[in-house]
Amino acid sequence: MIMDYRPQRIEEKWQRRWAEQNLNSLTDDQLRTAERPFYNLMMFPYPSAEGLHVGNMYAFTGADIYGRWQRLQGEAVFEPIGFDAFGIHSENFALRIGTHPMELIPRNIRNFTRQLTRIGAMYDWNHVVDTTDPSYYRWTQWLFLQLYRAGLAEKKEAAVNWCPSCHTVLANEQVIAGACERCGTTVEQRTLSQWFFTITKYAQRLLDNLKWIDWSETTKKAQENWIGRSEGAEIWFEVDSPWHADPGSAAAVAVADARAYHHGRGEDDEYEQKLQISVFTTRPDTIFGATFLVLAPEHPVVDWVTTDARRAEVEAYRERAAAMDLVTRKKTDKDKTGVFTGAYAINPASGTPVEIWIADYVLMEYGTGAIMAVPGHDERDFEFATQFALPIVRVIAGPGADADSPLREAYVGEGVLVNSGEFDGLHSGEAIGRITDWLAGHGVGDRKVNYRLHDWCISRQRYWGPPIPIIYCDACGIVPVPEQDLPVVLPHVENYKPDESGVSPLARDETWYRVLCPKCGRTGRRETDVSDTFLDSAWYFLRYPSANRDDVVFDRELTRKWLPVHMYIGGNEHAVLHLLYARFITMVLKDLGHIDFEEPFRRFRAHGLLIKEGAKMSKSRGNVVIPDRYIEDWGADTFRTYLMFLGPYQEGGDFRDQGLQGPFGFFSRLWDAVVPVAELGTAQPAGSIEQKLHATIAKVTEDIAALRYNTAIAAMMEYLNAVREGNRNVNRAEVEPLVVLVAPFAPHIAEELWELLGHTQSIFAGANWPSHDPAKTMADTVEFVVQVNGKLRARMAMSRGISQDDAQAAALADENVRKYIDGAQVRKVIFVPDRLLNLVVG
RNA sequence: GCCCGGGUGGUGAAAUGGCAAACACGGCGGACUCAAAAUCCGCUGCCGGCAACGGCUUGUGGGUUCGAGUCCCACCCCGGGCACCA
Repeated sequence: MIMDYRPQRIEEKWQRRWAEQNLNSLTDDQLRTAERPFYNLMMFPYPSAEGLHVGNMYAFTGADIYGRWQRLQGEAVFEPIGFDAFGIHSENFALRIGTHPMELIPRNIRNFTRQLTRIGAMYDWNHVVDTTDPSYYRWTQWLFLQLYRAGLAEKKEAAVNWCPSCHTVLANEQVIAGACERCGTTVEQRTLSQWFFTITKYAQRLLDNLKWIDWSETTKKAQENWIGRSEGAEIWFEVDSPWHADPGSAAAVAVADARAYHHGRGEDDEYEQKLQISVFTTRPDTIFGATFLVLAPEHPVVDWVTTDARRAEVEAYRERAAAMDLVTRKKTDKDKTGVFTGAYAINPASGTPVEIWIADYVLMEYGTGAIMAVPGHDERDFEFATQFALPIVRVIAGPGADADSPLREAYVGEGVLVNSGEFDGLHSGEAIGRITDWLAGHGVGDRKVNYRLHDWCISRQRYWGPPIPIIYCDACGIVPVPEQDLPVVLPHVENYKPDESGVSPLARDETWYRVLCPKCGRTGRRETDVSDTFLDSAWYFLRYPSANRDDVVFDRELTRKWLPVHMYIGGNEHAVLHLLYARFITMVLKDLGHIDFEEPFRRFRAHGLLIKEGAKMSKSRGNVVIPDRYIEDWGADTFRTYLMFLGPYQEGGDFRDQGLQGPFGFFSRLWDAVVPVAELGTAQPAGSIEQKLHATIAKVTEDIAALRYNTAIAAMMEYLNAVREGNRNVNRAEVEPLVVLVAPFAPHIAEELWELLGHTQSIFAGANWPSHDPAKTMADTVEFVVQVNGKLRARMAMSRGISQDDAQAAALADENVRKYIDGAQVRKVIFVPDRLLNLVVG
């Protein structure tokens, strides 16, 4: 009588043994001396109070299988885990339940640690990272100082996204369709002084490297779109109306400092000075159709050009736009609004005067904050021109159209230039370059590339984050905290609730922020904002190997050995946030000489999303899958394997409670097949079993490499079914390789069976991934298909490698085939060796 | 609107241009059982037929090919991301 498969008992036993014998961890010494290092990284979780989510577990299991597989192939696998525990999410939760985050987070981390152990992942508990630990965020602050010194951290007055519910500023990346990513509240505009990392300086490099890094295509595409490179031209329109600016006025300073909105400003006589308005366009070929200009309401030049008659209306419009929240402002389906400034500019190509308008559909943050409107060939401009009865001119003739064809809507396609002076007849594609050259030759334009990417605002007016290591001194200005004074420890502030003031709760603790200036020794004041959580997670992978080092941010030698990360697996929800910032920080560290690579992750693979019985999982629907319960009922091996079996890993899938039965039954049958070890014969696999074994090893190996876990599991099931068929005696050599194949998916049962098979070492230390002989993966006889005119008419067993003549003879001898040929002429024969014969008749 | 995915049995899903539906769930029938659960065996895309077998079938419509779920063109639907980005 054999014992039933009892996963809970086995799993407890092996989890204890792994921990006691440190089987999953590397010592610092092993890290230093490993010969075949493999850094297997997964996205570290935010330790929520709700506990480990099934989405976390899906991600971790897929990554763990890959790591365990690498280890069975002889790699020294480093698979660390940590906690991304700072941030608004934790803080808001702490506020809600009334527990201080300094109490709450360690509790959550303990709970997560328990759960992460229970799922059977191969985590290295010797190298754990916790972003809220001063020994970690000390280096986050160090990182800020490196960027500051390199001129990549700037303090800017900026209109920012303000979440009125969280009372904080959000990065553009954290604004989802105009709402706060965390709480869903509509985001407003506010102007605050903030720290920015100038990631835009790296836009082109971040884009260029996408061409060669080995990442999921979907993720690369998302980054490419986010960076949003546009090639076009900058064109200067001269203002043709009286204009004025007090050279000392705020507007004049803003314009002079910001960028080249104007050229050739004269000394004093304002009417003889030249004022030019710069616009960005991707369609310089349409310049003859630019019948008006539109400036963003915030554009500083508006102050200079607006006529007295129009000033009241313009100001009213600007005030309305400034008060409007960003969602409404950026709604594409609302009616176009705008007002005429009373001023005119000259179209530099046609020489025609054009009206200068302001409208909120032009955004200050993109391009130059001003556009040349070409209503004939741009949908938004067309709508605006129609609304305000502005002239619409056709300058591109598409197929079947000519210079006089009426435009009922904007024609945005390619075509031949018309109404464009000397450029008439040119194809629009060619005209882009020719007209840009012409404009450049006349000093009124130039080639220009724009990016949608914005600088990264890292300031947060909140409590739960690393304080930004800056001191403000009345005498010295901005003074970075000296590196030897790090960390700037986050004080325990009792009332950490944010308020309307827009100032961090740290500003309430005067004993904390009142410090002496490190430069001059006089009284200074600490920066009271903390940094964005995304900064914590932008470099954690660099810290893991050096997690136990207090003296350096990362050990140079260890970093060279283990990085870039060999395999990174995670969710695509981080395609443009975390993953872009991590690349940026890595590039900066390379440029500053701290590391010698500029891309942090050799390979990145995005896993898919889990849904539950056809619906998205959500707390409100009450269909969230809690791993603990399932693990308790079925065991971690079954749960892990089911998660991987329910669909292609990189596409996600549908979680159904009933589905767990499949993998559970598989393991039960595997158990029953292997446990009666005394009865196992010693004969080597032969015949169809041998062939099936080799094919299975090949299939499972290929599938794991490609993250096709679902079909790998199916192949193992098929093999076990074949071994069990006919109630025959099972031989050890038939099942021992299967136990190894199963190990990455179901490590506990694999360990137990491996031990029952007489091995004394852990399967992950003692076993080799089975190899296969390609020649043995194929059977001697093949099932051969005979078609007549492409329709299946017979299947016949034939020996491998049969010649076309022999196959054809056999086919023609078949009664059913003969019936369909029916004496007709065989005109053509298609022969696919060992597969198919198609007889074309008639 | 743009950029990614995806659309195949009752369900989750397989399928280098070459046997559509592997593997699994569920269902049905049987064995074991006093009975039930568990387990084991068989059947299970749809239509016709006692059967051999035949016809139909991968969102829709065209096309390429000896042969298309797979390639090409047009379109519809679902999921995700971006979006007055000039």
